[in-house]
Amino acid sequence: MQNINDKKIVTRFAPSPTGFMHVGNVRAALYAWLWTKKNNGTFILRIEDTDKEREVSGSVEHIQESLKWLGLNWDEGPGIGGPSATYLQSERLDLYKKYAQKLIDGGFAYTDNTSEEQIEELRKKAEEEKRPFLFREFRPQNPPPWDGTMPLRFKVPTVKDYHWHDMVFGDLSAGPEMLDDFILIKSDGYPTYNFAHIVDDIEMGVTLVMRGQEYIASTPKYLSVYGALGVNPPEYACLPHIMADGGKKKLGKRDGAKDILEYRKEGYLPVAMINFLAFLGWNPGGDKEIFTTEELIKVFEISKIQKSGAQLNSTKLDWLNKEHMKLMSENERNTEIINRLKSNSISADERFLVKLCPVIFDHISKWGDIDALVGAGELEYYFHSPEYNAELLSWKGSDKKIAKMHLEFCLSTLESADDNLFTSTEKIKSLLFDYATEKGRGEVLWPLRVALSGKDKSPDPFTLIYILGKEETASRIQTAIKKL
RNA sequence: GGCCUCAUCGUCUAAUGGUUAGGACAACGGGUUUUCAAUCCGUUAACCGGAGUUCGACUCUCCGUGAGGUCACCA
Repeated sequence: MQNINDKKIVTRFAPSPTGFMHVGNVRAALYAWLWTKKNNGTFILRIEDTDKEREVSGSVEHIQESLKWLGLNWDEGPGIGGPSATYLQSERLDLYKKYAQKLIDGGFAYTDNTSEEQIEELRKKAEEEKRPFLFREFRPQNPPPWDGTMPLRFKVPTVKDYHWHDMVFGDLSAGPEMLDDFILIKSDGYPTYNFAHIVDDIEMGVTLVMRGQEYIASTPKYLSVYGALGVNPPEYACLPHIMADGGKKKLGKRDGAKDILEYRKEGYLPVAMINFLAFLGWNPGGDKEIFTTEELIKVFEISKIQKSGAQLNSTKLDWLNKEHMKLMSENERNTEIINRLKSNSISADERFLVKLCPVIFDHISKWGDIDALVGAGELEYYFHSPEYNAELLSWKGSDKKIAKMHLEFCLSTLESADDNLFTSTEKIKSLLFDYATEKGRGEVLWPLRVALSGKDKSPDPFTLIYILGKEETASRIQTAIKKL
């Protein structure tokens, strides 16, 4: 698959290290990644750390770990390097200066010696007059040469309407009021995002810029800079925002957006997470919903990205995760479940735990649900004899003597049964099922199940017997009989 | 406020002028399970409103309405 110009596709994910990554950030990375994988392109990870005040230490590592968890490997970037190394903007300051000088030389940039107070005043005035504030209307008459201590501003060359194409939103346009003399280099020497990303995208050969739709409004500014630089702009694909679960507000850190690594902690599968994220605002058009990452790469199309923002739906994520868990081999699943049990300080004979795994699997949609199961004591009776409630033991209040009689029959049947009949639920069932059917399943099976679990809700008695084993089963039934 | 964008079941979406508007999640009901879970079957549920264009509009145009974005020495 190649694009129209037959040139290699280069995309980038360029987060700023201001904290953790949430679902919205990661989806942007995923789409860019899917598109490059599909087209055999290059996926660049670039860290936009030009705002030293908002930077949160550890974020760079956190971002990388998040991407690695999901398998979104980058071809160039931190830890790997590449032809444009380094990939940290704070280490590329000379480059931005070089480009800034180009703009100055071409008459496209000037020193802004206006005081912040003055700007503030002008801005207020514009607001009072209900018209947009445009710095270009107040350009200083004789700006001093730029010495790096004052901000450097872009000088909009031609004020006009802009029309451009976006791979998601289609044809877009903006009026001249969106064009203004914005700051290229701040007074602290760092470039603004508006400038740095353009320089880097040019230098790194980026052919497609994917980013949130909040950048649509400032695209004319960028186009104008590309024009001044005499460089063709890349293609654009803006992504709609993801809305918070249950609301219509843009997902953001302040409205409870979760760190993507939280999902790892809760035991979601990376492949399910990818599947879920991919379908949040995109779908390939068929009825198929469960996709492996490889399959997604094959069918991914930018043109099918939705234009409106999708709401996060964690219930659907749970469903999807379960579907992907079902796709795992039983061995893999058991290993995960047993590890999770162990991390909850549950230890028992390995063979016993393996028997227990399928039952646990039925009740969870992610590994972390096991924590809750353990915490609520739902698994207690597998490991310790339960307390018996004599009322519970008799079927819906029927005669305790009858319950006792049935239990005694079950006990003697099981005790006299051959050991190898305890190797499957089906075999155990064959021992007792006919009797239960004859006498009334409820009357027989209810007290039996309660005798084994002590609860009114549990798996069926045959499964319980299989898990507990012959000896423990007999011992529990005996105890229950004494209670009656 | 200026500018820009978006709009199908509760949610995620399919439909590219002609369908009984389809699927999935959720919800609800039922079968199977002694019970829970799982599973199977089924039900409820949507084209934001109004004008046009057209033989025919969810699909095209315009006007409303609603929602979102953006107007920083943040990205």
